[in-house]
Amino acid sequence: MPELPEVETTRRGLLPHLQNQTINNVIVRNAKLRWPVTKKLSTLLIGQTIINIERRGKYLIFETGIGNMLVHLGMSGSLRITEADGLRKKHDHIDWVFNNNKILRFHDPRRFGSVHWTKTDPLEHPLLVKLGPEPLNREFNGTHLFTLSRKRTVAIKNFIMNSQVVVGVGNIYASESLFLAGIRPSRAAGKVSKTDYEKLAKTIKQVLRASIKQGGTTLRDFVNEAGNPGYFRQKLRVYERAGQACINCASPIQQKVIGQRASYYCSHCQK
DNA sequence: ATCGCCTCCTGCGCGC
DNA sequence: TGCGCGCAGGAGGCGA
Repeated sequence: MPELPEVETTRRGLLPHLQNQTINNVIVRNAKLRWPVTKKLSTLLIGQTIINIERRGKYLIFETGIGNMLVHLGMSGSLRITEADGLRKKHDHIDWVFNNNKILRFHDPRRFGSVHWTKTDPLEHPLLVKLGPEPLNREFNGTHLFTLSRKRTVAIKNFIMNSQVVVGVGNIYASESLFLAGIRPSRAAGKVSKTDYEKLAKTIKQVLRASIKQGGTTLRDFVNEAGNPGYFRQKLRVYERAGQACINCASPIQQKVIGQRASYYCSHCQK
C-alpha cells in the first residue's frame, strides 16, 4: 500500500522520464476508479507537455500548460513507465502514451485510486485545499499537534492519520511513530502533553525520512519493474508483529482495533 | 465542530 | 486441491 514515501519515490522515479515529454494519447480501459475518470481528462491532455510532477500529501500533481492532473494511488495503485510494446497486465486501467514511445501506466487492483483534472491552482482543488501540513516541513511540529488537539477526544492514532491534521501518515507509520514516541495509540488526542507531541512530531519525521531513504534504494527501479511488495517490512518495529517480542523490553506486542484499523503497540513501552 | 461508522474493491489467508 | 468466506485498507461522505 503506497504511503507517502512510496508516492514520493514514484514522483522522483517518474520525473526524469516524463518531464518535457508530450502526451500523444490517453487510453482509459476502466474509468471506474474511486471517482469516474472523465472523458474531459483524456481530450484535454492530448498534446499537452508535462512541465513538472509535484506531490501534495499522497496526491501526485502532473503540471501541464493548461492545467493539472491529480493522481491518488489509493491503497493498491501504482504508476510505472513501460515501453510502447510492454506487456499489459490485469488491472492496468489507464495508459498515457508519450511522444518518446514511453507509456505511463496506472495499475490498481482495488481501484481505490483516483485521477482528476483541474484547470486552476491544484492546491485549491476541493480534495487538496483542506489538507494539513506536509510532515517533513518545518510547520509540522509538536506545537502544531498540541494546539490542534486541545479538547479533542479522538484517539491519538486517528488524530495523526487525519489528513487535515497532517498528510501522509498512514496506518503503518502511525503505529510505528507512536511506538518510537512511547505513546499508546488509544490515548485521547486532547490529553497528550506538549512534550509528548514534540517527541511524536520528531518520530513521524524520522520514520518517514527513513522510509523514503529505503524506498529510494529498494525501489530504485520501481517505475520500470513490476513493483516490489513488502519492501519496508523488515524495518517495522511493531506493525504486524502482534504477539512477538518488543524490541525494547521483550513484552509481547499488542494488537487492537482503533477506529476500524489494526493498531500495534507495546503496553510496557507506550503509556 | 467533531466523532465514528460506512463505503468503494480485490486479493489473500484460512478452514473445511 | 479447491472452494467459499471474511477481512484488510485510504480517505471521503454522512448521520448523529
